[in-house]
Amino acid sequence: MSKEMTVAPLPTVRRFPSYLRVLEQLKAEGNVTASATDIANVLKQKPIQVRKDLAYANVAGKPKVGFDIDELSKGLRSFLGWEKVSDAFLVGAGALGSALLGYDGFNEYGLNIVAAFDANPGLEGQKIHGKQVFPMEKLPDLVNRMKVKIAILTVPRDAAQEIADQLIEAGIKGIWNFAAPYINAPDDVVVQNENIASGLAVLSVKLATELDNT
Amino acid sequence: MSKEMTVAPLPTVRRFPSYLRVLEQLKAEGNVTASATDIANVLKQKPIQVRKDLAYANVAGKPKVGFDIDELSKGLRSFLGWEKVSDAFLVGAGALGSALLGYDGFNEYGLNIVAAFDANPGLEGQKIHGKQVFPMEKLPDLVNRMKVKIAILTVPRDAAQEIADQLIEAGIKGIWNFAAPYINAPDDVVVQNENIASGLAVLSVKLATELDNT
DNA sequence: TAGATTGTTAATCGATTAACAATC
DNA sequence: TAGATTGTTAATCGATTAACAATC
Repeated sequence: MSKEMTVAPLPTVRRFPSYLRVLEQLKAEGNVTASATDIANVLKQKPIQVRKDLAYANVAGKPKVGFDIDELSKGLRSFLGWEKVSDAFLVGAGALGSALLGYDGFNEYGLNIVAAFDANPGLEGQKIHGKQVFPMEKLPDLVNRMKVKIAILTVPRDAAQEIADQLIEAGIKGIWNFAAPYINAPDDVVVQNENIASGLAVLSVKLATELDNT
Repeated sequence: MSKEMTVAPLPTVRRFPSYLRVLEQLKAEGNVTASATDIANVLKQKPIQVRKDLAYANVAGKPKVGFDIDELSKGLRSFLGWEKVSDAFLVGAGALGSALLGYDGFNEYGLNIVAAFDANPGLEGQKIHGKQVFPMEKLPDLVNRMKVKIAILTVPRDAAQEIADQLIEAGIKGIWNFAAPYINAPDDVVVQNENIASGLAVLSVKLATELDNT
């Protein structure tokens, strides 16, 4: 029955963050309300798609006017669980890991990276973008004491599964995985796999067909 | 008719890179052939989906045996246009830009970042991960002289559209956009928008429903 | 009021999954 | 040979798009 709460197609969920962005922009431009059409125009999407998506935010719009921007933002954030910020650990402070540590937009996305971990002893005790780097050994204890549930995995590919196992063992319930195409985890652990190459593949194929057409 | 060449659903294209990864792994483990089922097992996907996807690679498999790993890799790479490596410029050498400059896996994905550009004069002439950083003013000339067609856009959000316009003006035909949720471009320019928040949104929603179930 | 926009139900489209004959 | 796997056609499923009444 809680299955019923899940709903909203995943493609819809993926689009929510950009709607939030656009709402922010429209607000900055001085608007108080925004219609599905307004949002669609900015993103060059179809109004009907945005309208259908927004229905999941459970916010009432006014015919002819649209939605109150603040209310709609709140509804979207609430749907995504981004009202209260969750703490996260970042594991693997290499190039990508450091970049993510330096990204200050996560707070807006309900995520607060509280510390980093790395196997490299040279990084121990250092700060990267203001975040303390701990040795891997400290992880289980800190997960426990700080009740952190989310980890961002940016270790080298070959270490990914092993470190993921450690994270799960330590009690992490959500892994945002940039390290490998797939990671094994028990059913009660959520793994979100990111693969930077997917987007590049799409770009490559589109470019090839575009160049063919000219 | 070149429209016919385009085919392969975009979701299929997005999955190709991970298939390549798995093939590499299976090869490293000493295998010469791999079946759709083998790949599916590693990625915990359905064999029928992998089989259907692989059909687009135009490589003949042998019943009971599967595919020759090298042949299949070649077929997938060829489909993606990753046989010949394309040069690319990276624009915006901040945290994320620097991380991408340091990622040495792009060559395998048919991409070679030849140089970076940044508006910050302090970076001018420096090298980041071995790549030279040029001031923005040099971009048009270098795009022209080096015949670069692809740009990776990692500038701050507010500058995204303006810089994209400059890139297009300079002759760039493909923009891999990490800077803003959407960028305006003429029809003959391909823009691939990446939004790191999309994956986080999915993770958040899955985590929330998972926690509800327990 | 007139008409743009919402909210919702129905139609369409495309991707995933199933089924199964061919075959190594 | 027996049976696992390919290649392909058909069935299903789910997301996108269309249609339209309600309404501010």
